[in-house]
Amino acid sequence: MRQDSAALPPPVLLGLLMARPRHGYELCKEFNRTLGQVWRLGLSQLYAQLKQLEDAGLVAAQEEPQPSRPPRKVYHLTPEGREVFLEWLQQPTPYLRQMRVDLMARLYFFRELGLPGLPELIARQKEVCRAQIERFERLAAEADDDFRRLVLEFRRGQVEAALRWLDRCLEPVGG
Amino acid sequence: MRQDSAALPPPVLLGLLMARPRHGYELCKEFNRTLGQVWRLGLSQLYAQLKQLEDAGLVAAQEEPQPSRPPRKVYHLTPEGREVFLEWLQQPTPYLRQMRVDLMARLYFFRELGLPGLPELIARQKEVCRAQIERFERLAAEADDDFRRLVLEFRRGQVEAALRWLDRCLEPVGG
DNA sequence: CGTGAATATTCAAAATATGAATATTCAACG
DNA sequence: CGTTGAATATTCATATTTTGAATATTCACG
Repeated sequence: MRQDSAALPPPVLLGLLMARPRHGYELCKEFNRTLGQVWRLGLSQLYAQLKQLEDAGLVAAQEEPQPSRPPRKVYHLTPEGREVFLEWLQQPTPYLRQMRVDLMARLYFFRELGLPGLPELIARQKEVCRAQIERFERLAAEADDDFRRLVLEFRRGQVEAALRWLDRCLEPVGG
Repeated sequence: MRQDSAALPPPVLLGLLMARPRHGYELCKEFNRTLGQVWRLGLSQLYAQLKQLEDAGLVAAQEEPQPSRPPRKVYHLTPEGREVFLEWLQQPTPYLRQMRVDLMARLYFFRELGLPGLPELIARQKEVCRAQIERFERLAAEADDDFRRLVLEFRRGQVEAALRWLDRCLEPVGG
């Protein structure tokens, strides 16, 4: 029975490598300390992701031999990895179900890495939300069946809540 | 790259078999027509689920030979299957991320099968939501870090929206 | 008579997730 | 001291899920 956690994470490992090169175990600790509240990633899963990223040429590893320990691989971003990450960071998430994970992760990196462009992303994300709300309303008006309307109303409510949250999250960080 | 759909569905196939026995393809059509808007289930995935349910003894199949076609398997609920389904139906969902799918499905079956007990389920679900909100507020008060607070506020907003929706969804169905 | 859609199911393969296995160091406990 | 358990670090085999292709028949359309 598979855990009901959010699907595979976005280029988050790339983001964690933006600050500096790290090896797998270190990434895991850092991840759990910060983004771990948003979703779970097992240690061996993390290594698997890392391998995929390496195959895709987005990260590269340097073996670091250690006296009397198995050598560890220190991963760093390739230029392409950096590009992919920065590109991902700017994109609003098109679906509600990804917001919990994707949007949170983006927000985290904007703050953590002190990158510019957060207000623009939020503005774009709000636009996406408004479009979704309109769409749900239109579909609800056309809907011939009660259940469909209920589903659409549920979703609209969720997106509206996200929109309100987006409005607040540009306010001064200290509260 | 895996599709970002909601995790594996709850005992929904059991629910579809409550009305009457059906074979796989028929279930798929019925599913897509109704609950298909809530999440996606591929045809071969559905057959896989069916197989699991059969192994678990919750459904049983009867081969129905057809002239000049491959025989089809008509599935029906076993008494245990029926029990499991009815038990599942009464339970509120403990996590926000399951609401989109689980709660919607339950609601659908309550209406579709004309079963009693919906107001009780909704009351219990609201209780769960209120408890979650309190928890988020408590954690946010304790939180030492901004990002954590933002995440918790996002979640609280989502649960509050769900709560408001639950309030409305007992109103007369016709609107 | 060929083409594509609908009916119906199975199977192999790819992608993901889980958990165990391996190996070393260090601190604490009695 | 010896050993037990936690922390460091990574790999691998297996289980589970998902996808897509393969198979086979009928029917409607032009």
